[in-house]
Amino acid sequence: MNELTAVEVLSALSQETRLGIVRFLISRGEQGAAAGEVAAEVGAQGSRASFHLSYLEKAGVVSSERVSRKIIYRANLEKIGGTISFLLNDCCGCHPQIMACCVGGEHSCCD
Amino acid sequence: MNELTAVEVLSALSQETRLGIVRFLISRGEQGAAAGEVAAEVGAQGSRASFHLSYLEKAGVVSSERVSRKIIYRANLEKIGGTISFLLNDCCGCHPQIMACCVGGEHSCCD
DNA sequence: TCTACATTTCAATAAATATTGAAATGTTTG
DNA sequence: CAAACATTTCAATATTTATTGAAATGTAGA
Repeated sequence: MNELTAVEVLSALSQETRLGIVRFLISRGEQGAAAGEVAAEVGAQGSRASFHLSYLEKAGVVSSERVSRKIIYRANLEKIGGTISFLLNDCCGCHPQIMACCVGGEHSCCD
Repeated sequence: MNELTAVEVLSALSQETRLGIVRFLISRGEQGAAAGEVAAEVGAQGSRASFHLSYLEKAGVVSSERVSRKIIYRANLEKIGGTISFLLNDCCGCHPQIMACCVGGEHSCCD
């Protein structure tokens, strides 16, 4: 993961509707969700959801697979994890105060 | 940290020049850096750096303090850490594959 | 107070992003 | 093949973001 890729992913996540889509798809796990389901979940029109799903896919945050009439979208956990890793490591230099957020910090879920 | 705040921070980080500024300021620590130094570091004109520094400050990612003629900027580690924590916890539901990025994963710096 | 320094603000413009509804595309089933 | 279904693409438009150079603001020192 380089800085440019990270910027692309962060840009994809930095929009309310898209972050909502990603949260939903993560919750769905391997099963994923069809474009229409995603649209309904985030309360968006089909074309709008499609636009945001394309944006996310272009950034590698989600992947898609046609299954008969539907197109199933899934979150790309590796890409998302890789980006968080980039933020923690390359970008923030493993700064203790920032690392604290993931291990043993007030907001941690690692313990 | 709520979703809207997270989106604001992610948006601030999702731009090459701004991410460069944040990396530089994190490396500077408590000492921080003057606006002019920041501009020189990222190879930007004064007004351009000023624009991006304002954007970052509005999102709470950096703070500023006037010291005589200079204005010293510092990274707000709590905000950055809080946002990463949000991604790991609230957003990604502590998903093991994503958590792996920070503890014991291939890209980890926690070990 | 005049001048140099440090930074921001402003105006103009370009480019990217977001939204809507309609039309087009691809898929399945009767 | 025709009709229904699922999604995308397109056109039009609004908004936000990014960049540049010039002018304005604030601060310190001769």
